[in-house]
Amino acid sequence: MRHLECFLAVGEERHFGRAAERLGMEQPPLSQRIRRLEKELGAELFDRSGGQVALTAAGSVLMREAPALLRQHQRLRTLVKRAAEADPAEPPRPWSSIY
Amino acid sequence: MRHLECFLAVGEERHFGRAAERLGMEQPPLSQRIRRLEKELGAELFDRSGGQVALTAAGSVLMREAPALLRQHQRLRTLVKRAAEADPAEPPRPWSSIY
DNA sequence: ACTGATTACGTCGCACGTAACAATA
DNA sequence: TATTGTTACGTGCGACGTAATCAGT
Repeated sequence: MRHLECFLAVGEERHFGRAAERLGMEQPPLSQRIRRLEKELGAELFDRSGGQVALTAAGSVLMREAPALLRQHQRLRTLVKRAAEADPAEPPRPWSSIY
Repeated sequence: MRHLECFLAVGEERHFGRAAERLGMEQPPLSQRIRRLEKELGAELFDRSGGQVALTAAGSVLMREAPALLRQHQRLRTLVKRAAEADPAEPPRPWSSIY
């Protein structure tokens, strides 16, 4: 999930340096994350040749589809948090059902 | 993401042992994962008191919402994989644009 | 006492930052 | 040579399995 945010930053900036700054991290970890994501997905996402950071076909698909997944993820977090606040799990009160 | 699969297994089985077996792992790591997930979400998901594994309100919400997220995640992986296979990133051929 | 969940502990892999390197303009 | 991306390396946290412990029936 974090990988996707990093990927989106790079895909939008088309620049590892600016993306890393935007994400509050350094370039090397970012580069590694992207590589891992590519390996995990089994697909090259960026074409780094030619001094350019260009999207591959797979990268374009991911750029188009990733935001929806991130939004849904955020939505889920919000719903769960809300439910937990509305019905806070009662702290253990072993006596409550007796008295 | 993996956390959600673990959570769903426990939520469906309502039993850490069977869930762990289904997931191909041991109970202790599973228990830890669930605890981490709960801490990360800031919400109790299960009520382990009474020798029962019962869903809390937040847990119920997650049981209802998680499958959609997992499906979308799987869909994304499929789309990316397909795009990568349809347009395999060309291996570096520095001479191709010359000859 | 037995079944089931958690905590304790050692190990491995991932993620980060800093530093050194390679490649492109 | 300056800029940009990657590899190298050491450190810390997360995840796993095995073993020991706690809780409920």
